[in-house]
Amino acid sequence: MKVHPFNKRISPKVVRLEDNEKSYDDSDDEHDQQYVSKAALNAKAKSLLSVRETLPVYQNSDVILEHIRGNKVTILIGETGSGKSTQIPQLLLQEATRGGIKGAIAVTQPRRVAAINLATRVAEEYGCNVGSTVGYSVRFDNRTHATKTKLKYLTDGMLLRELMLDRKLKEYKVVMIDEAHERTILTDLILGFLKHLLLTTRPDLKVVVMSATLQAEKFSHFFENAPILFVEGRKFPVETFYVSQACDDIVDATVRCCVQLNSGEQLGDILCFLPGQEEIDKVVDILNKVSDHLGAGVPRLVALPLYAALPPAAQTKVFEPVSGFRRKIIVSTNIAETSVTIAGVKYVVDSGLRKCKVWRHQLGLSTLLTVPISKASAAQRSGRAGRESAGKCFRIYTEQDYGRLPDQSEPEIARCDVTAPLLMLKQLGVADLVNWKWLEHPGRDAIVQALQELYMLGALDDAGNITSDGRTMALLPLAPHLSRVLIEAHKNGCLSPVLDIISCLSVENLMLNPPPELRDDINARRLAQCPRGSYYGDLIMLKELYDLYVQLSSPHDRKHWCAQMAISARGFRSVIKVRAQLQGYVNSLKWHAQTTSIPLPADKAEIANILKSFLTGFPKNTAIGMPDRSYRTTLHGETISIHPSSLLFSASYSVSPIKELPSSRAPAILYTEYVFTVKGYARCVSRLELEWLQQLRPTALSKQAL
DNA sequence: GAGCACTGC
Repeated sequence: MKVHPFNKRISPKVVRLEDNEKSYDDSDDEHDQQYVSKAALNAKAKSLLSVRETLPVYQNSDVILEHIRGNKVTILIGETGSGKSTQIPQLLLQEATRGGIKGAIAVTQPRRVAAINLATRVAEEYGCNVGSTVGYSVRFDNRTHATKTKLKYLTDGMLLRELMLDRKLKEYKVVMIDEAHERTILTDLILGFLKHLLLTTRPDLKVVVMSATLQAEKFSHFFENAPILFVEGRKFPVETFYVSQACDDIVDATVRCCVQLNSGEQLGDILCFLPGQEEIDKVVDILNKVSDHLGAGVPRLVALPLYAALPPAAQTKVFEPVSGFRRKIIVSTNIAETSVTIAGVKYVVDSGLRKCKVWRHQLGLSTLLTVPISKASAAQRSGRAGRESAGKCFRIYTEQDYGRLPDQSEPEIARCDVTAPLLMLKQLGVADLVNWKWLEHPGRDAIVQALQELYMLGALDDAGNITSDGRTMALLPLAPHLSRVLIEAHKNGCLSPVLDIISCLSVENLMLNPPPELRDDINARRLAQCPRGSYYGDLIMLKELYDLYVQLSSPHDRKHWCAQMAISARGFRSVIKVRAQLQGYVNSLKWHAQTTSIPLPADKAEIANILKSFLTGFPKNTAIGMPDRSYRTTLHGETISIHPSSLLFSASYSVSPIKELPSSRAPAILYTEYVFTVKGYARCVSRLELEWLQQLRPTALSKQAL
C-alpha cells in the first residue's frame, strides 16, 4: 500500500466549538414543560455563574456594551467558545431590567435546535423558567410569553414571519443575528431588511451581527462601516497536515489516511468529511473489513457512517463511545460541520469536498454537484478536532490546492431558486427588487425568472404588485407553488385531500430509498396498497398512504407499517404536525371549507380536481408522451424520464390492481421536481390528460410574462 | 431500471 506522507506542516489553525449545537435526538416529542421553583432556579443560576465569569465575553462586557450603546449596528466577531450567543444577550437583558433598554431582545439562529438549546441554557443561567423572561420561538414550538418575555431566541425563518406581520418589529429594541457568516438566504434577507428599517422607520433599533472572522468586513461595509468588535474564544490548538501530492481516488486516500493515523497516533476518535453517501458507505465498508487484518499492537477500527438520510437509530450510534482497545471513525457529510457535534473527536480527515445543490434558473431544474470546499469550511472542519483537547487535522489535498480554495463558499442566495424570497420581499412592501440592497445580489436573470414565475402563479399583477392571492401565498409556510395549489384546491372543492398531500410533500425524506435487495418487495407493496396511486401517480399515492397511516391507531402499528413500506416513521409524524399547522392557517383565512381529513373519494372527477389543482401550481413541470414512449417537456421540448423511484415507473412494469383503471402509459405527466443527474428525471410524477394541459390559462406557460 | 449535501416557515 502506497502511503502519502503528511510531511508539510503549517501553523496550527485554531477553532473551538460552540456549545449550542445539535444534540442528536431521535425523539421529536416536545420536552416536558416543567415549572421549577424560584429558589431552585436561583440556586442553579448561582452555580453556573462561576463558569460564566471565565468566558471571554463576560470579562469584556463593559467594552461590548459601550459599543452596542454607542452604535446602531455592531459587528461582533466572537470566536467559537467566547460565549457570545449566551452572554451578550444576557448583558443586554440586565441592562434592560435596569431601564437602559426598552423593548425586547431578539436573537436569531439558523437552526431550530440551536435556538431551543440556547434559550434553555440562558434561562438556567438567568434563573428563570423557559418561556418567562427568556423564551424561544421555532416552528411547531413557541415558548414565549406575550408580556413577560424580554429575551427571545428564534430561528431566522421565524423572525421573517414576524416581520411580515409587523414590518416595524415594534416589539424589539435589539435584534441580534447570530451565525451570520453562514449566509443562509433567510439571514441575508433579514440583514437587508434591518438595514432598510434603520434607514426608514426604526432608526432607534440596535442591531448586532455576530459572525466568524472572514465575513466581518463585508457586514461592516453593508452597514455603513459599522465598527467591528473582536472577542477571542477559548481554544485548543489543532495541527494541520497536507498530502504532498494530489490524489484522485478520495475513497482510497481516506482509507489509507485513517489506517496510517490509527497505527501512528495515540487513541482518540477520527472524524472524516466526505461529499456524499456513496463515498461514505464505501469507506465505512472498507475500514471495517481492514480492521480484522490489523497488527496486534494497533487499535481495532469501528467505522460508522453519518448523513441526514440515515435512519435515526443509525445516526445515534455515532455518539456512543467505544470501549476497549478500539478507535471510532465517524465518516460524515457536511452535517458534522455545523449541525452535529460529536464528543471525543481528536483527529479530522478532510477530503476537501462537499455536495452542493445548484439551481439552474433558466431551466427550472436543480443539479447536485461535488465541489471543493472554502477556506472557511476547511477551518471549521479542522476545528472539530480541537473541541476537548489539542488535535490534528489531515487534509487529503495539497497545500497548493488549499491556497486556491475560495475564502468563502458561494452564499446560498446566489445558487438557489429565489421565487420564495422574492415573494417575501414583495409581501414586506419592497417594490423595486432589482435595486433592493442585497447583501449579495442573486443576479438579474435569477430575479427576472423568479418574478415571471410569481406572475405566472398569480402572486403578482401586471404591474408587478403583490395580489391578494400573493399575500395569502406569502403567509402560508409553503413554497409559492404549493401555496398556489392550495388556493386552487379551495376553488376546486378538494381542499382537504390536497392539504394531506401537500403536508406529505413538505416533509423531506418521507419516502425512503429501500436498499437494492428489498427494492422489488417494497415497490410491490406500495403498488398493492396504493391502487389509485398506481394509476394516477405519486401525488395520489401520498394521499392513499396518508389514509392508511391515520387509520392505524397504535404508534406500534404505525411504526411497523412505515418500516414495511420504507417510509420514515419520524417523517410521517412531521406530516401530521404540518397538516395541523396548515389547517390552522387555512381556517384563519376563513375559507369556510372542509379542512379536516377525509378518505380519498372513489369518484374520478374528484381525483381529477386534485390533479388539476396541482397543475395550476406547476404548469411548467409538465411533459407530453411521444410516440417513441419518451416524454418531452411542454415548455422546451427536452427529453425527460420518469424517475425509477416513482410509482408510475414501477406501475409500467406490472399489472394494474384495479379493473376500472387498467395500466396504460400516461398521455402526459406532471412532476413536482425536475433533477438532472445522468439525464433529466421527473420526480414525484402524476398522470395528466392532454385536455387538462389545453385548459391551462394562457399566461401560465407564456415565456414573456413580464 | 436511479441514486440524493444541509437548513427554514
